[in-house]
Amino acid sequence: MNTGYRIIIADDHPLFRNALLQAVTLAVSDAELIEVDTIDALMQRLTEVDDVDLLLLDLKMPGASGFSGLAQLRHEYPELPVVMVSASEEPAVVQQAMRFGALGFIPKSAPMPTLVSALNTILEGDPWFPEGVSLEQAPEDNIAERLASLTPQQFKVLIMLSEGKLNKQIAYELNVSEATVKAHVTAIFRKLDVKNRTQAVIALSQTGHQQD
DNA sequence: GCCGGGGTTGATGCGCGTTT
DNA sequence: AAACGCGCATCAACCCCGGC
Repeated sequence: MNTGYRIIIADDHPLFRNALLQAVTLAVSDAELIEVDTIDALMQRLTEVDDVDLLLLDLKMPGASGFSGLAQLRHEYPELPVVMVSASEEPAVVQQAMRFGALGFIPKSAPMPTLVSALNTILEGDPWFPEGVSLEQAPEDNIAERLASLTPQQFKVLIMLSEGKLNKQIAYELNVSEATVKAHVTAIFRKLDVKNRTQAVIALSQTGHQQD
């Protein structure tokens, strides 16, 4: 049994937040638990508290589609241990979480004992991912594979493309020049094997990363 | 023809792992 | 430890195209 951790649970679904809460309570005694239900609230909390030992982050949250939340977090808080929680168990999704630097990946379908042991493993500092998923994945040559090859920054850009934003707007939001955004966009095209932003957005939408 | 948006290319600097 | 290579992010200069 671990003790004395500060843990943030970020999930927009109250029922599942409770389930996670329960699992954490079983795995950790004397933990300080913080619950948030939006990305904005999460970001706000992160500016208020430090020394967060673990963040349980839902893959699909209001204010972030797909991995944009994780990408943003890794960018702003590289040291923060993040565990993805998701309804999806697709290997490509899990691998993407790995690529984005998640410490673990917990499927929502996992039974409570699994949840607890996963949490314990992660709190010990070891990664925990579902069975049968490894970094040396079987090459599947599908869109999900190609999406998984994007860097976090490129993924953020792609998310914003899917929101219909102009290069100029993306540049402003990422605090970089428009030229940089264009370079990212071109790199995304190359990795996704598409010719323009429209096709890139279509490719993204075909793998369940579409907007809420 | 000018302007604005999209897209391409080459250069630069950085971090990181590998080689020597 | 130094050199090296690699991927990434960043950027400017440039081209293409369509609307006004």
